[in-house]
Amino acid sequence: MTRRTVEPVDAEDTGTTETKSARTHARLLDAAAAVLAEKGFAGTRLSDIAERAQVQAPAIYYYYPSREHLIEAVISSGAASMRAFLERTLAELPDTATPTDRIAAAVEAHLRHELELSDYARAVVRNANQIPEEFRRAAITEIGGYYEIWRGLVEDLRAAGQLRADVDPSVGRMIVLGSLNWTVEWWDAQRGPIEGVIAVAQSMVLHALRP
Amino acid sequence: MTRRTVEPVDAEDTGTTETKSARTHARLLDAAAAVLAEKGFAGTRLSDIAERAQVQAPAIYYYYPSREHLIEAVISSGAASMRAFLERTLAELPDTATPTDRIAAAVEAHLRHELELSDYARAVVRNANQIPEEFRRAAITEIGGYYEIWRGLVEDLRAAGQLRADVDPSVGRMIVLGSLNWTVEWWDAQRGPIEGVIAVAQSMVLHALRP
Amino acid sequence: MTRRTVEPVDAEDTGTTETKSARTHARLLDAAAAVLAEKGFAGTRLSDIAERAQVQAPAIYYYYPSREHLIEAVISSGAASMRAFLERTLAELPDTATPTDRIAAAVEAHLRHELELSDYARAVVRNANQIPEEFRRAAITEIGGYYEIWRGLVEDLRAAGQLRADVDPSVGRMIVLGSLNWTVEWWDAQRGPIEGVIAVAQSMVLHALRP
Amino acid sequence: MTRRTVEPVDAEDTGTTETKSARTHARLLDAAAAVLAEKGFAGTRLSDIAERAQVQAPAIYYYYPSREHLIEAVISSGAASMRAFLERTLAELPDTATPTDRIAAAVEAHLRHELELSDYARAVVRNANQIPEEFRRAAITEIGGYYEIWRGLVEDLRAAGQLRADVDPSVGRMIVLGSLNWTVEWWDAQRGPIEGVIAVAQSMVLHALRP
DNA sequence: AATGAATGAGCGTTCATTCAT
DNA sequence: CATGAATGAACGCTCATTCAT
Repeated sequence: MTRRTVEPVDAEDTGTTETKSARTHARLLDAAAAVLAEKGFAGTRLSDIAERAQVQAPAIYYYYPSREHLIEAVISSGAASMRAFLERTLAELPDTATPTDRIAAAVEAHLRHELELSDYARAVVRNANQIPEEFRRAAITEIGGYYEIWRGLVEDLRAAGQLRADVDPSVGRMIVLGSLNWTVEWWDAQRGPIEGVIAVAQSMVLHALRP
Repeated sequence: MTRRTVEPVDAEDTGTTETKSARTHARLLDAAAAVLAEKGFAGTRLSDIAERAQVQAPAIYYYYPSREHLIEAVISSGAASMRAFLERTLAELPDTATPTDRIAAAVEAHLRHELELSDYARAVVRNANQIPEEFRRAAITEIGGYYEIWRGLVEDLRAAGQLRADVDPSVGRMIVLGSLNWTVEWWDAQRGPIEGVIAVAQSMVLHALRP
Repeated sequence: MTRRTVEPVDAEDTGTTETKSARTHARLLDAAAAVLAEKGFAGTRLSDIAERAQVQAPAIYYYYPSREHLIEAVISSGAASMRAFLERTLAELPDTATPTDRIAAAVEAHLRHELELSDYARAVVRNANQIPEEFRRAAITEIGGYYEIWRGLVEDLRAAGQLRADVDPSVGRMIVLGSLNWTVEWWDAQRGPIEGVIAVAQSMVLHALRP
Repeated sequence: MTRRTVEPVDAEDTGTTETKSARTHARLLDAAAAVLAEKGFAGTRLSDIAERAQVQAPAIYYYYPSREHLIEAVISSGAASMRAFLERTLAELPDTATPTDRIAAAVEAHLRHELELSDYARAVVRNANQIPEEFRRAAITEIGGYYEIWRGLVEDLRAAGQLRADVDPSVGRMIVLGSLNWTVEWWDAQRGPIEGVIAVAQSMVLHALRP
């Protein structure tokens, strides 16, 4: 019995060679992410997770020693996934990409991952400060890493003389991230294609930061 | 048994002429707002509220028929309070205030109210989508009204030819509000004076929206 | 809400002035003692206790913070009661009572209390080594005190030259107490009057110890 | 699937010719006896037994249809073992052995078996009355037989005019057995050599019974 | 011969709620 | 006006047991 360590976004390439155990485990983690994203930390019931994963609640204890461990695994996995997705996106940019290009790409990555791809990311974002300290132990490095990347993006912009003087880098970064994070609260597919939101967000973020 | 309809921000000037009942009622609602703002909807326990209000839990039932009604009252009151605060702020602006001035004032009002003044506003903002539909019945008008004011602010900007063409008014408004709402997740007084955040936010919001 | 500190043997003199709470509390503790005496530590279910006390199981939590605390209270109370009963019995003996007289009286006190009077004593005796260390914290002093009294009784016998030379005082004491403790496993009222057992036990104990 | 009928005390000389199944079976029964002796009936978990026997819990069901049957087998086996051990001990005594000699030998056999040799005996003794009636069905004959032997020993003493008149044979027997049984609750090897306890017990028992 | 995977029953506990006082 | 006392529903979790492999 191994814990699922690959981030769920990659889960698509797991073929039919998966064992039954691995499949149940994945269903469980996915279900937990979905419930956590929807109901929030305190509202997340094991019975809801179990129902969604199509097992009985005690089956969870075959894979995780407690509710706490399961939630921690979701947050951990979600945070790692967000960071990996952003890192990969940035890595794929050509060397000629400017700080501005990179921020635009980061905005798109953040929104796509959060809105389109992953309950895990939504679980992380929506429960950011709702979850007790001890549930985040394992995720703190990842979350810190994610914020660090953004810090770097803003710093690069500043170094290139492209950050407006009246924007404190730290506050500016949080305001940008806030506007992106909050999209989970209002955007849904019926509101139109995600590309529309991405384009507006990119434009607004860059105008907000640059001279 | 009367519901408390005056918004809690004003509650401070309630003198000593209030009855004991009214005072307990106020303590209860304030306590509920504080707990709701901190713990979130599902994490809010009547016992926590009661403790904070210095009564026994069943006393709540003298003022509200259920947990649901109490929470609804907080959200309602919080939403009304946010709207009233914003309306008053805008009303106090001179007639010569431009759409830009008005948006800057609205940003400041939003942040001050949410960060500095009111657990009620924080309760509304943080639990925005976490609370089941039926808990918001009474608040929906107020919340709708609040959003409507912002819609007007953005529309005025657009009418004045000051809204950039690539900013969809509706999406733009939500992105701005998201960046403001999210401040409750990261700002705290130790991070420096609120005026710093307000200034940066105003600048970023206006640059994001205007040509 | 006060914990019941008087030992249950004395409970008989509580008149009708008792509050309802005190009566429920007493029923609960009595029920816990009875179940513990009968089913043993691991076999003691809160639901059994509740049923016997004629309340619903969660009512227990109005009086005790956990199963552990309730059981601890029974053991504590039981141990204190045994000790008090023995001390009182010995104190009531005339000053002219010999060490032999005192041991005979102690044997009777032990048996009467354990067999006739108190589920609490039976709960203590039968669960002596079955209960985890931490459940006995509060009772350890009392239990230690009880054993200490017996140590004194045997020592007095020895000092009076009435302890046979081949009886190690410590082992001898445990063998005597074992024979008394074990009566809870086999004696019941249908086997005849308790006085019969007491007489035989006294005779055997004294012949076992004395020259 | 065969039940293990040989008493466990003899189990040590089972050679390597035993099948793997028989060895697992033996480990299981031994583990059950150990856990039962230590934790008591209600505290005995199949998972503890399995761990001690180094198998997974469901493996137990290959050998026993239920927890009940396993425990019953331990008790049965333990009772049979006690009886056999006592019978053998008595049979090995010379024909010239007096009733007194035989009781002394029985005391030693009881203590050695219980304290030194067998978790099975300790499981029987400590759970004597803790185990529901139906778990003892199979053991009742053996236990009855064991008590019967002791009845005979006391009766022989009486017939030889060596039982004090004020000792009821039945009560006397239970008091003696109680003092011996209870040793499992307090004696441990660190308290000194078992021979010390045996000597004191023999002396006390005989002085308690004889004129 | 034994395990991995999962379940159903039940336990200790929490919590919103009731009701007599 | 508020509490003390108690309850019913539900939750997290444990455990004996099942069953395909």
